[in-house]
Amino acid sequence: MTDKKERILTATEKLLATHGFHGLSMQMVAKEAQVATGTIYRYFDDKDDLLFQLHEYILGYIANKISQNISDSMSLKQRYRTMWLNLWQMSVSGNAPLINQGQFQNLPRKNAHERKALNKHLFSCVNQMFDEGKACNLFKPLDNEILSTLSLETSCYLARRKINGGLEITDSELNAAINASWDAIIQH
Amino acid sequence: MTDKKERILTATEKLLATHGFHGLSMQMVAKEAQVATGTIYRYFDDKDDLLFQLHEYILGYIANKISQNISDSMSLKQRYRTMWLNLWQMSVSGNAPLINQGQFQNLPRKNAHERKALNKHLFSCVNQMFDEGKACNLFKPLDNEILSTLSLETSCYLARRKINGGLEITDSELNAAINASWDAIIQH
Amino acid sequence: MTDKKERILTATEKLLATHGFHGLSMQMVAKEAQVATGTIYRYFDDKDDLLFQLHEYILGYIANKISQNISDSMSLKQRYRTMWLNLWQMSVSGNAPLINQGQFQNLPRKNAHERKALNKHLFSCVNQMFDEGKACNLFKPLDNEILSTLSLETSCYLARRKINGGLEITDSELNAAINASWDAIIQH
Amino acid sequence: MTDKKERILTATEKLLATHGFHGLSMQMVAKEAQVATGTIYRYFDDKDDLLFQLHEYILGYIANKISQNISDSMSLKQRYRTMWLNLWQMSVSGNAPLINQGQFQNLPRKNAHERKALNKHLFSCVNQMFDEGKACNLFKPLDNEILSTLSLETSCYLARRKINGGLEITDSELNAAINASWDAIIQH
DNA sequence: CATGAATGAGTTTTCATTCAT
DNA sequence: GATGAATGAAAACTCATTCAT
Repeated sequence: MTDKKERILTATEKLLATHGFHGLSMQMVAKEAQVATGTIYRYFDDKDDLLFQLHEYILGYIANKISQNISDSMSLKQRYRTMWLNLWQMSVSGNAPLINQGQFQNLPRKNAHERKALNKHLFSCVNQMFDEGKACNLFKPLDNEILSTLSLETSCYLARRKINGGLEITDSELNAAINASWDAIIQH
Repeated sequence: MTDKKERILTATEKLLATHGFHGLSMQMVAKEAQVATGTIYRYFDDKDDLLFQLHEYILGYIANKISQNISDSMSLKQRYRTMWLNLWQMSVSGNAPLINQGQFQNLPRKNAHERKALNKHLFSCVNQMFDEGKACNLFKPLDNEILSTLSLETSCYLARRKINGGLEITDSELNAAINASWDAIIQH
Repeated sequence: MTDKKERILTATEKLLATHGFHGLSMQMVAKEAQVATGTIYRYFDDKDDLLFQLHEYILGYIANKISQNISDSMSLKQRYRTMWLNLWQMSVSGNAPLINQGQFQNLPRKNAHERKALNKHLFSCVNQMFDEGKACNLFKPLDNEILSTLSLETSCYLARRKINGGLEITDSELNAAINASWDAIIQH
Repeated sequence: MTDKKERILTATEKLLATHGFHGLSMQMVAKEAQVATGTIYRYFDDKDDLLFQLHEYILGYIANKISQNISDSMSLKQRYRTMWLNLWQMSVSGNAPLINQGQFQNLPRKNAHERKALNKHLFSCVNQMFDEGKACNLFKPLDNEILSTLSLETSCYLARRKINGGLEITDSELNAAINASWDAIIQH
């Protein structure tokens, strides 16, 4: 990806996180990215396309982050814990500001079918974990999306609360939260 | 609250749900609310103020909805289940379209302290449930905000997935999801 | 004149002085005058009429002020000096804010002919002074308007400079200024 | 200064002269200047800024006009007369319509200090004349601002009366007025 | 390729005036 | 007479997009 294109995407994400959709102008993006306004239109058809491509860009970033330090030799619980913390770190550190903002889902997207296929591909390590867990009767026999929402994603939601200023959380509470979310999906 | 003010808030909410933030103009609001554009400015300082007050208005609506059909005589599990479904119904039916959308992140906000106080007051029935559950050692000894994020709120997150088009969910799956989220917060 | 009408005129003058034409709204006038907006329209046809009547109101006020402590028995120089200081006091004290603002001449007016007749009537003591001075060859044989502009009115212009912040002036300088302006109209 | 910026300033001045502050809209300015409305906002923050910058622009114009055909070799009286008539011509011809109108009173201003410095620089030829006159005891020993108000500026005030419709003045009367204003500042 | 000034349709906001109470 | 909520036309201002350089 060109340097400029990447700068534009990064700038857009940053501005979206700080100013929200309401209040994102192409001139602001250009200024933040240190390019001319016209330059944006070399890489993106229009504003919608910029937002659309940003969505994919972020998705790729998250997929990459979530699977860091994961290997098949790790136990399911270890893998779960690592992914949960990967998400948490990313959310809390502000590296992917849009996830914790819940603004992410407002980006324009492909249709449901395409998205599912994309997710399956990008988040294969996550799906693999859920599939293995269900195969050995450790996990409840539910759709991966449901399992993910009930467990892994609580990581992002907690991070959002922390960042938005309401929640203070200690390391031991964080640990407890990971285990609690694990309890949601395992069989008892 | 004046008739007109309420009509403006309702109109705004409706338009926000159908068109999103991007396509919300004061003219549209005025037309939908059947008032003159200038009238909006009698009740709200500007567009931001309108959105901010809408936020509070909706919060009140949600608080009211969540506690419907709840009584102290019900068991904790029954209360939990009812609240979970109250949230789910509201989210899925589109009656409180904004709750799912994280659209309010960038509105001017009260500070964390004020917000916490407000939440405590509005969602007292929720807090009471968590407090009782912890008192009798049924629930894990965690902060109510954490417990809520891990359990009740999954209702909204699942609803969002459903609405956004990705997720189809049967009644029995829904039941399983409720129980799974309950598992997250009870002691095992 | 009704109490309310007077309050409206006074409020208008004050607001005009502080905010200028640009930035004078009927609602502001109503608020400042502590009447309802609609009330203004009981006493004035429309905004232009309000401004027009204000002009006459102020003119009357000035005419009254300028002739205070003037009697025919005083010498011309004494009368001149007194009028000059009457104008100066009024301008500097902020009692007739519009004169020093130079905004006065922007108020809508009757046509030149009517105005001349009005001025002749209102400022008869001024005209009398100039006429007497010319009759005894003390003053230069010029039109009263010209004489007034060259002499008496410098009082207002100096006051304006003082109020606008640029000019500091001592009592003896003030005296010198009065005498200098007198020099402009007497024969040498 | 850019071509467009100058065109906007000129258009604004013209419209202000013909329609007054009351009837000056940004659309009109754009149309008169033959630019798009948005273009104005490239060069000026908002309407107030446009007016403020116009003020400075006109001040420069006046300073330039006032010193036309002035040379150090001319006698003080000649210089005075020339400047007086320069001002008169400019005021009467409507080339600097705003000078007479006191319309700038309510614009956001520099503070008194800055303004004084600016004036000293712009109107150096005026100040030089007054300084020389005082040095050789021809003029009264008063502050230049006072001298100017009592003498030179009567040119503008008379012009204003003429333009506003009240005053007709012949060439010989004009001459007499110049000499009369000169009398105000010289020692007798 | 990159620029950024220019565009003008579309937005937010104001405000003179009316009118039911 | 007095009120002030309501109006809506007209104003100020924004911003996605284009295009000459």
